[in-house]
Amino acid sequence: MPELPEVETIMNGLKPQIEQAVIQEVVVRQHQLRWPIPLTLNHDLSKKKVGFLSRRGKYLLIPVDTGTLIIHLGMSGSLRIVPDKTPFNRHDHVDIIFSNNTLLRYTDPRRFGAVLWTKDNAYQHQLLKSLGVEPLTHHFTADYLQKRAWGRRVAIKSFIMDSKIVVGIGNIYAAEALFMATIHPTTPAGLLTQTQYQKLVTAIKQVLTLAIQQGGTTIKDFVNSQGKPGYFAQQLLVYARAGLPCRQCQTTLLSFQLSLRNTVFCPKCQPVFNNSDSL
DNA sequence: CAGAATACCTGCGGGC
DNA sequence: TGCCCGCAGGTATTCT
Repeated sequence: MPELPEVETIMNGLKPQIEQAVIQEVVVRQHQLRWPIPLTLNHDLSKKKVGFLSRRGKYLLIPVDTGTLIIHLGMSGSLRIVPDKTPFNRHDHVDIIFSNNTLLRYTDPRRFGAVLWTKDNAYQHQLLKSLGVEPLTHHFTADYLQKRAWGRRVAIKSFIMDSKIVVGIGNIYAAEALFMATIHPTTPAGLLTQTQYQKLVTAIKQVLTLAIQQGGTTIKDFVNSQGKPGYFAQQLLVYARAGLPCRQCQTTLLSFQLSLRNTVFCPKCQPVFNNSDSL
């Protein structure tokens, strides 16, 4: 799915289109996503003016004065502005129609995403309240990661993909950041040195920032709010490159399953960290 | 408690 | 050509 840079890209594209716009009607054709879409959505949102969009992790928040629409794109979701009265296809589950004739369409073939409504502070919502720090803020530091990792044997790749620790990092950017920081993906989180955590934090901030600048990563089907792909895929160092030469040292990149996720790394640039007696 | 497995759903590519 | 299998960018929940 869209990871943090992709959600950020979509949000930035939507801002000028729907902020301050008034919702006329919400049409839901398929309620069964990861959680059911509330039946009251049209009633809750009709005639309401959209405020300032924000993002928390991979959740997009669309506020109106009586509550907030919370959208997650799962693995295959997209959110696009399409011409008014565009015919809908099989996986076009939700249309939000604005009084200025803007049509915002939510599409999600795999239906792993979510469209939820809360009248309360969205940040206190069950799905958001336990989320970890935002990686692009000053709260995300080597010191923070190292403290949270103390005594833990979980693989560092799984650790940085854990949204209770830090949000927004999925399989693509986890692999990229670990390569940039020259850290082997299975290194127990509690064993990384302060220096390694410093390199990792720097790499994560760098790769996410770069990906946002490139409009996100399109491997297969990611498109922004205007239906255009992102360009970061061209700069991927390891993700989707198993069997190809490392861009740094030409060694053949390897892949293996880690917690059921495909994991690519360079065996030379990311050597196994061998100090398992310390835990 | 930590860590691993499982569940949700559809589309696609590869192998036969 | 068509069928079956495995895999895909996520994450809450269930299990051991």
